[in-house]
Amino acid sequence: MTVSIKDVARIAGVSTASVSRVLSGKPGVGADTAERIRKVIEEMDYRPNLGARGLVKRTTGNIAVVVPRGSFILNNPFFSTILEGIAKGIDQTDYNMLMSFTSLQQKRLLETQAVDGAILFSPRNEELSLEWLKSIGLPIVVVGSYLENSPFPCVRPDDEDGIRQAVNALYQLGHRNIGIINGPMSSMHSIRCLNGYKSTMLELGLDYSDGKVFEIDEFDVFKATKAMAAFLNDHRKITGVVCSSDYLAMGVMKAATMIGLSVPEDLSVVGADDVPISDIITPSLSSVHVDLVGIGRKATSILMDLIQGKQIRKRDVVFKMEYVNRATTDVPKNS
Amino acid sequence: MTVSIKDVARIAGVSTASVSRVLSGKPGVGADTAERIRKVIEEMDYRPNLGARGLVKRTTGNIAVVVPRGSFILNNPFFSTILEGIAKGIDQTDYNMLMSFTSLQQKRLLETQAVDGAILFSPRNEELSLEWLKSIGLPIVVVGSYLENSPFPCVRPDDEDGIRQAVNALYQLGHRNIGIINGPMSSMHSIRCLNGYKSTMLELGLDYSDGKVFEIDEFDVFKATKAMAAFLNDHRKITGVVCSSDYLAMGVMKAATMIGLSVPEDLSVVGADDVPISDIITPSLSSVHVDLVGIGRKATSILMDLIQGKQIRKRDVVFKMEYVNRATTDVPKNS
DNA sequence: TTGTACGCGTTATCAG
DNA sequence: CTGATAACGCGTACAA
Repeated sequence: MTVSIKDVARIAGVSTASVSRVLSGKPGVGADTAERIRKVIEEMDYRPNLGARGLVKRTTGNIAVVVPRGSFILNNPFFSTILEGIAKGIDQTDYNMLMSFTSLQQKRLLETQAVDGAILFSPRNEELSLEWLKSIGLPIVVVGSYLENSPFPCVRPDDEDGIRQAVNALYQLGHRNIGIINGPMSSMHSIRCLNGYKSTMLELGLDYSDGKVFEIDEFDVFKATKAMAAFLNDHRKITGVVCSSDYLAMGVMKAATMIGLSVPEDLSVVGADDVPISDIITPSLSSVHVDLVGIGRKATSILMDLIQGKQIRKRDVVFKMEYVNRATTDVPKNS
Repeated sequence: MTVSIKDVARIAGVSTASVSRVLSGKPGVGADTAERIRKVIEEMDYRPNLGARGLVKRTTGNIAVVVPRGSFILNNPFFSTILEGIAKGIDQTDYNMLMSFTSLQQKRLLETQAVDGAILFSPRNEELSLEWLKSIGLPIVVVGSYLENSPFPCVRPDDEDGIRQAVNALYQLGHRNIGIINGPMSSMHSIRCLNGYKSTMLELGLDYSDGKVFEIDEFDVFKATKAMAAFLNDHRKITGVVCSSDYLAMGVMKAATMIGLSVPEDLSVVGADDVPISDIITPSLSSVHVDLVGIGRKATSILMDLIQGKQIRKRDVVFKMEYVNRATTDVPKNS
């Protein structure tokens, strides 16, 4: 049904070699015959089969984007914003983006020579171990999350410093009882956030205890609000909280209103990453900005370099964060 | 570098045919040889080349998801939630999701036999005309948006009825000056929303004029807030607005606070689609719910049927909407 | 039960 | 400048 290069060659009265030549714009074909071939291609509406081409050229023209499995990841603005950056990066190239969502499918995707490279969000799961990833010998860039001595380049926010800035901002507003709402400790991001929080609290001479840190079990803000509300209710002394993500911060705002706390009057909230929507919601969310789109773009461009065999100078790229004060932060009530 | 079926055959001392047979689990190979082959496959860590397989089987194992070009689409919760549904649908299959973001790349993706089918969000642009889409003879399902006599099955919300319910809800609260915040008229969705709005206003015997409808030029909520604020400021009589999407509604909430209007005291706001985040924000957004995830799943399953050559009974699937009252709606101030 | 050989659509190498 | 033809990795009639 679909017209192949042979058909074109036959109709044009030439060999497939010549057709292939004009297709790839290579020299070695007469101007007149080239023109004739071009006309036949046009008339027959011939399009090369990318799969067949890939077979001989040993490239596929698409890169894998591996996001952690789990529901509603795509809805998480942290991911979707970085994804936007990746998309923008891919726009500049001739690559397509290939995604799969169960880890089994992701494994298959990476090992069946279906992609020329991969961008990983979080290489932390059973099927996709670092060992295994290294063994398949695919150009890989990790994005968004920190990895201990990763064999792959990482592009990520300076999350630890981000939390530091958040705590400091709250401190300067007068807060002394500062809590942290953190993601599950299975992720390095959460661990680093906790570290940044602890050390900053210590530096400031502030008291912190386990009573001030709340860790959601699974990364589902919607399910976590009730637990957060209970936590906030049990720790009324806390006047301000820093969160390891804007997404979590929005859950906290919800939780606060659930127990009759108003933001920022009764509770100051600071997010992290400064996702686009944070500026839209009311009250607009104070956060620690980082160029998430830039992170996605950078990851893509590094991957392109990797695919083209270039050597990467700086293996890791860390994007700096910067506190932006909006409407969810204020001086504590009784000050 | 990568091990092929030939290598396996050679090491196992059999023909490639036998290897292929055990690979596809087909009969006609002795239990002992099969076992030996399996062992060699395991030892050599052989993985079939999907591209080569696709060449002979004339399938690629991946489907295209075509989203409208334009920035920050992935961040739009309407899209990302449907995308979640598509992802969940794909989970059940052996397909991968292939995306590209510029319309030129999308065109190339669809015509180079790189996918077995496609899910389109909005087939409204220069390069991807309905004519052209039909001509490439690919199984296609349209999702999220209505299409006039579309040659492809559509899965979409009953947006017109949704707006109707929104207007009615506002009416029953006592609102008489009801406005609409709409997307660009280039999309059928906006047109249908406006229709639903107009007809309902008429049925209710309410006055509507162009002064009550605001249409954003481009679908970028972030840029549109200022214009919306100006509009709301010029039409202070309006006590309630319906929006063609939750995303827009959030922009309206922002715009309202910008000009000192508080929601819902001074202005009631109703969104559309009831995106997950709408329940999280404060005040939580009254909206017209529709199962966006279900829409994505349904689109995927229809596409699978199409790919398998099944005949589709109902060409179009319309998901019903249902008003859900939250915190952005109240009785109008002076009533 | 097993192997041979051809074809899938394309590119690349070599002759002419 | 042009055309056979051999790969690329795999599936599958067909023959043995």
